[in-house]
Amino acid sequence: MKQFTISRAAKAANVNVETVRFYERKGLIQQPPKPEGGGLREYDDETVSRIRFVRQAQEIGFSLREIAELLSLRADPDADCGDVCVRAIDKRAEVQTKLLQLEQMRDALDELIASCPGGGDVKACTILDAMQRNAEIQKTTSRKGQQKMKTTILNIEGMHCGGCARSVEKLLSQVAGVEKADASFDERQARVLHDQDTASVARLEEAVNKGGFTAKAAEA
Amino acid sequence: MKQFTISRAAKAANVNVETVRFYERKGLIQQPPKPEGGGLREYDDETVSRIRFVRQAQEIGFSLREIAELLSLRADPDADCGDVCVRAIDKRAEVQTKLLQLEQMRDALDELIASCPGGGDVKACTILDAMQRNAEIQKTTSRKGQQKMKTTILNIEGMHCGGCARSVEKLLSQVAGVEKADASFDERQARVLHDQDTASVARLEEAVNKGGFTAKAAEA
DNA sequence: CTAACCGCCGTACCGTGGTACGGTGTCAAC
DNA sequence: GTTGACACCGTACCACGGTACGGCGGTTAG
Repeated sequence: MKQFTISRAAKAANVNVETVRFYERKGLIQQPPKPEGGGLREYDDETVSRIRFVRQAQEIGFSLREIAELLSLRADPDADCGDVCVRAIDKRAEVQTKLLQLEQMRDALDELIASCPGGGDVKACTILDAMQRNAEIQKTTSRKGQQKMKTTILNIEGMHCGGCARSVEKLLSQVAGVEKADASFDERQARVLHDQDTASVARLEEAVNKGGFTAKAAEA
Repeated sequence: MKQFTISRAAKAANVNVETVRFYERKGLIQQPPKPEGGGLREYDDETVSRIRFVRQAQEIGFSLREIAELLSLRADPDADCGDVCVRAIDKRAEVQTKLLQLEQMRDALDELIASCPGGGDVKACTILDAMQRNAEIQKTTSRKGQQKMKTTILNIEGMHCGGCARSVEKLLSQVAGVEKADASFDERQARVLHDQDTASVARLEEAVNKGGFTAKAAEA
């Protein structure tokens, strides 16, 4: 555990000293107590990591309030599963949405770059054109699948409460191609309406398993 | 081309009327001229798309200034290749960085979620722990590869100027596992120092091709 | 001993991205 | 032809995320 003064901690995290104090006031980091017998406060490297995390999370579009929420998520065994876990899953869904949007933008930029130096076809001329084209492509490819909607019942192990059931629903509804997901804690089951092409049963199971539960498709 | 009044346009883009005017002042969208003979300004659906794009780009962490830059990128054949194209590639690199950070965060959240309801192993307790663990995993897996660094020469078609060469360098240096990339417009070649495990020659070629050029590894 | 430097703290100020509001103008239906 | 509803425009105000600054104190090197 390395120790820093505030200015060294700020330098290590590549921010202004004032910013460190500002984060303290906002509760994003804790102000270390003054050592007994007087002297300077001692900052440890975990605090530095927290500051770095704050900056990184800001970069990708989170507000300080949201970052505080992210930082407060802790998987203590004694913390309430139906709370922390659900919040973590919510955040994950947000992150996933951002990821998709970013990917879309990257692809749009790629198309723009590709059509830059007189690339034979006319193609996209602006990023808006590119994104529109992408949207159309996504539409047509999804249409290709002819909507093979189906309801699958999954047996779920590892649910502890109704909150867990809601977690499972969230996990499932995040999977692309899932229209509707209902989970029942009492029955230890989830009912999922999904497109078989985009959301295979294996994908559903995987998503649930990633959330710390165990899913198996019920035999028909 | 549907026409809207400002309030209908705002509603269509899901923003406040004042916000539309604000974007006009900032130059993010153009204020349509008043029709001759008086009457109300008419907003078209392209403007609505622009507004939607602005909101989406904000979501993922771009400032209005940056969004203005994104919107001003246009792949006109008569625009300067060495300018627009390079800027587009810069933006792409930014987007890619954000993507990686978001992925890291998603993985960290996944780990957190997985360790939530008494998942046997101790694992990560906070998102910071999770990200640290991820970082370590990445380190060890990259160490596993024993740094198979190698220089590959690519023959590049489609470069029009020195700016294009710089574009190619940028494209290559974005690929994970690339240490160094030099492109020469005169020689129609690029020299790439890369880790064969993470950055295969195929990946290098693909990256360059995505940028609208054609790359083939030179025979040794 | 004292100058320089940092820590500490409060308050003031700043740029960004809007939102609110008040006054005037214009259209459209009753 | 009056009454809404909206357009138009300028200005004021707001929250967020900092940054700057001034004054006090403690330590440390010369």
